[in-house]
Amino acid sequence: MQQSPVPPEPPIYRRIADGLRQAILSGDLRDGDRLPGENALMATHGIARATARQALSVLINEGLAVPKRGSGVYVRQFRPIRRHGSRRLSRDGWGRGEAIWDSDTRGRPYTVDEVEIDRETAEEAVARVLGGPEVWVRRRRYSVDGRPVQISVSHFPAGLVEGSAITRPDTGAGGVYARLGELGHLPAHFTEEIRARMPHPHETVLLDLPAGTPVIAIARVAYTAEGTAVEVNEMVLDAASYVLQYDFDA
Amino acid sequence: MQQSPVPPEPPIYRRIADGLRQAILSGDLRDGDRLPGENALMATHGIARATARQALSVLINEGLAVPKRGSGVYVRQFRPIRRHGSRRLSRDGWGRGEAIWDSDTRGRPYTVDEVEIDRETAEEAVARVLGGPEVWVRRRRYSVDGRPVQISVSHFPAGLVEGSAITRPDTGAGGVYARLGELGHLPAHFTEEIRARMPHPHETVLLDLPAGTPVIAIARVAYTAEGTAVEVNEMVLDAASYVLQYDFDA
DNA sequence: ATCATTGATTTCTCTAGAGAACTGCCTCAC
DNA sequence: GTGAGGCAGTTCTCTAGAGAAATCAATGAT
Repeated sequence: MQQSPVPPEPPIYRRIADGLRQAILSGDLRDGDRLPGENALMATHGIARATARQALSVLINEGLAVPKRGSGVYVRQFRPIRRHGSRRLSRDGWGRGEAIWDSDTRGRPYTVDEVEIDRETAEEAVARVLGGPEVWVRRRRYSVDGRPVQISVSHFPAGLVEGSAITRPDTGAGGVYARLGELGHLPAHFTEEIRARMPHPHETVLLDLPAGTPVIAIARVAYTAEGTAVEVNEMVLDAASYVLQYDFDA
Repeated sequence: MQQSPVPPEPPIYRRIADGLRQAILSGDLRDGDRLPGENALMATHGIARATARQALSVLINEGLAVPKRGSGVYVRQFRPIRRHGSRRLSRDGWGRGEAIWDSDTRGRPYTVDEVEIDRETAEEAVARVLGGPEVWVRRRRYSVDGRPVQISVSHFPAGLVEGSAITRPDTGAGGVYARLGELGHLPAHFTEEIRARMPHPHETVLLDLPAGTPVIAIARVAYTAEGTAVEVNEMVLDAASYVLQYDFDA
């Protein structure tokens, strides 16, 4: 027999988490504020340490809070960078238009570290697109305000770029696209595939990600006007640091 | 005095999680396979239940595994849908081109439930873009293979669509865009802003998301050829179910 | 055949306690 | 002043145990 549909109370740790989330979303607790720690929750709610931790871990895994060992748990800050897809690469569009989401539009300066260039055998999917497994690979990491925000792994068909500046750390003015143009392979079309997922452990290290932060993975393929694929660029972005924008016509 | 830089061993729970992750990524454990549960880990590693749970929770929060209460913990399945941005809405592009990431290209049929239409006062950001707070709102949920994959909340300027089929559940052939065209406001330009983040609790319920699944949030604004914003559509997608694709020219 | 019940298995929630590791602050010696 | 050292507070890791709640398969009654 069905009992009356009693809404079953959520467990303690969840009720506590809900309360704290409310405080964050309503603005009672703001960016960088410290929230009550394990000891405080144990005392005020009369619960065991493990239960208090469980409540906090909910918020941490939701990306709303960041723990600092030996110090406390703090409200996560969110101040994303805007990355333009089609507009950035296109010959300026029709568009201005107001944005829905907040972001730092003033171009913040970014630095590149960890440049690494190698000749490698590409994995299957990349080899298929580029028409062969022999590639030059450029690995880079971008940081803004001293914080890493993006990893980029760029593949070029080895036969196409052999000997050019693309195989050297300094690509010269205009970057790799200018060099590709000089080689007669100027990119004309782009395809970007976008996914979001939780980071792999090695990405967590490279991007210095706190728990509860997803990453955005972008696979960009550059084609010449003739339709030859000349670059496959796999990027991994700290999702908390980015808003992507694409503009296009009907 | 600095000791020799001993690489400090990771804690037990992390070593166990690393081992299981390895088994998943290497393919020893495949889609839908059951992984060793709490009791198995306790026995084989001689650890307490809480520690075993902690190891499993790492994989769950990484989105690699899904717990089924009363049954076990299973390897997460990933069979995404491909959503085309610019190509889908544009008058067919130049492009074919191989994809980097796997996905179900054959268009799987989707169903729409939970249609809800209301006249409301929009929040600040939406009102700013649409030029006023009075809007008609269409809320929908899309499912594929019986599983919810997307929530969509679409806003139209009230004055523009008042009395049209857009304010009724059935919009007729061609959908809302055809109706907007008849009203003399055919969308010509689109802007999509994309973010990824962990879901809010209410999204977790609506999309039936297991822990460790981020969502992709898309804010799309449709403009007429004259540059008037006629629709703001805020979508929330199960990140495990989608690969987004954008094609554009240099 | 179909439906209800039972029981084993499994994950989920929580208690109580303890030591390790790290942070930030204060004090004291120089 | 400046640096070293110590100390309190905090998160992190782990143990041991217990009952609740859901799943799944097998059994038994109709």
